[in-house]
Amino acid sequence: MPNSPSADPNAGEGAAAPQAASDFVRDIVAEDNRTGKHGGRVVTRFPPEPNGYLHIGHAKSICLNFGIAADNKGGICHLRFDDTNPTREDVEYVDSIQEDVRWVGFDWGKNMFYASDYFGKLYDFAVQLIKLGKAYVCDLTPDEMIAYRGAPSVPGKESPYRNRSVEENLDLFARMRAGEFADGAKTLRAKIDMASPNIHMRDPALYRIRKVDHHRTGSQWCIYPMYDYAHCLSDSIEGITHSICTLEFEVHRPLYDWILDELKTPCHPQQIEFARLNLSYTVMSKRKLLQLVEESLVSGWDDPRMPTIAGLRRRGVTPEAIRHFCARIGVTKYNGMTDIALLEHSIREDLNRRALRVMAVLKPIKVVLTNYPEGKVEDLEAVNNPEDASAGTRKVPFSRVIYIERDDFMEVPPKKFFRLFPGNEVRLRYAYIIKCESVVKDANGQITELHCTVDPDSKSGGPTAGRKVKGTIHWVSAAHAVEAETRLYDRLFTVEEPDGGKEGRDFKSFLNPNSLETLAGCKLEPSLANAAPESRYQFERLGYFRADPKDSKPNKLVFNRIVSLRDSWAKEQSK
RNA sequence: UGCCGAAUGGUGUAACGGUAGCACGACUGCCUCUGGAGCAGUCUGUCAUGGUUCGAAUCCAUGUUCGGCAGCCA
Repeated sequence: MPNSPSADPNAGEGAAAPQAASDFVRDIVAEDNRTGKHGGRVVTRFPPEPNGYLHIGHAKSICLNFGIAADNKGGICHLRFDDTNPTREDVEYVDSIQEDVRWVGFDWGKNMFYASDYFGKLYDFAVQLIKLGKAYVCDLTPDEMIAYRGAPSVPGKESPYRNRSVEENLDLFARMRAGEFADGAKTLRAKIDMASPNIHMRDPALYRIRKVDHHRTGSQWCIYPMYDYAHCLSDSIEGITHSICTLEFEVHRPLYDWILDELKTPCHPQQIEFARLNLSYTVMSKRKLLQLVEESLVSGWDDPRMPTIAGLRRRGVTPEAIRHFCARIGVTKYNGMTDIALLEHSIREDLNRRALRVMAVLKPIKVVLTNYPEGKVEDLEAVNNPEDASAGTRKVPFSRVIYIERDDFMEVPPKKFFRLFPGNEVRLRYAYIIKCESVVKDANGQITELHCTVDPDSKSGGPTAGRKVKGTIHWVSAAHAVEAETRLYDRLFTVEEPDGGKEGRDFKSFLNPNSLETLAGCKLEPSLANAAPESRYQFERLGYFRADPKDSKPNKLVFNRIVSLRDSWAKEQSK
């Protein structure tokens, strides 16, 4: 089923993508359908350059392009690799891009292409352009070309090579292709208008010489087409109707149209520009993400703190959450800054509905229940998901010695602290109400354990269980606990706009030193012993977690925190 | 100071000449064996100044602010 969002069966994902509300791009497509502008066809494309991993901003584009194809009858969306610059592209990236697009939930069917598939046709079009007197071979050096180009408010100068004859241009271009000239020695340029107020129309370069192998065409070519030239023609060759790209290409549109108007091409797609996604507390440019990877500031492209699709996936974010997020942020021409809280909300919303609840103590403190019989073990019934009755229940072992969260006890409690403190009672989730009788400390005054008593009549589900206490805390039976490492992730940067050029500071100086907190010796309830990475859990009162797909092993569990739970106590404390 | 584009609450968006709405967020309260979830409510907005009109976020004019463009990158 091409172009329809599909669930990942292995991950147990449900629910199709939300129907995105309309937006100005969809309005244009609908209007074109109404007037029959493209014969009623809708063909879009997602055209990444394979020079880096996809990120959440690409997800916006993927959802837009594949989404528009999906909500129009017979609509198609192509995946096309814009691989016209072999010096920075790599197959590693073409593989990861396919995996990521598929994972986000879309299928291009048979429609996967490469701009490099069209190198032959593109060359022929260039010859055609030369014959029309609309392109010429130029010998200016890069520096000279910059000088001749002028400035935004200063018209450029015409190249001395601009008026070469068609024959000479044909000959030179053929020899460029044949490898007779050195890298950078010559370019093929469009002959448009050096005085144009639009710099992109000042005889832009169409082809450059690069004697390097291409990841697909090998050594077949030593000249490679530029983006502006290759993109519009690739769109036309593929019969694209709507070529959707980001705002910075708006000024390129006249060139896009010029090339298609001058040449005899199969069709003339319409370029439409929308605002790329900016997310607070992160960076989104491939260059900067590459830098983080190369300088080992993160563990790789799939570091769970990265805004890459691979990073989000490894962290445990679901494709549904990403699609919902993309549907919610909308599509406009306004270049804004989306609050990362909106992404976090989409993640929580999805996981709340589906994640199994379990109990896990991340920072344990031992509690001895002094009036509970030694050696006694009770299997207590716990609800797997209060949002989904069909998830059923499970048994959790309870015994005399348990662990509770260090944060759930305070020797000297502040106001509104509803948890455990000397003399106070709390409910142990699914178990008994306990009372803190005494605090045991070591020689250094560090708390080593708590002595508590249980109220035997307060057992969950029991006859007198109805007694209310203010707080309920989670716990894990010491004798039954499974050990694990957990990794708590936080925002990668400390400021909303790390790349905002604030005081000329480098974005890396805003890295959050606490974006990863690794906790060893966490105590999990035994049902987690065989947790598969596909399963996502809510560690009750803490957040959503999943076993790390790379590092977690049956004998050495490692859990990633996907996102924390909303925490109104933390909020209260920060007041 | 050239060209292109954009401005609606703290944030993201809707309203297509006719009641400025939704979501996130924040803040109350209710509920709760998760300080989660849920429920109820509150908060904050049309960049400015003119004009057209019975009526303007929407149309016009001027201005302001912000973003993009000077790779043989995409």
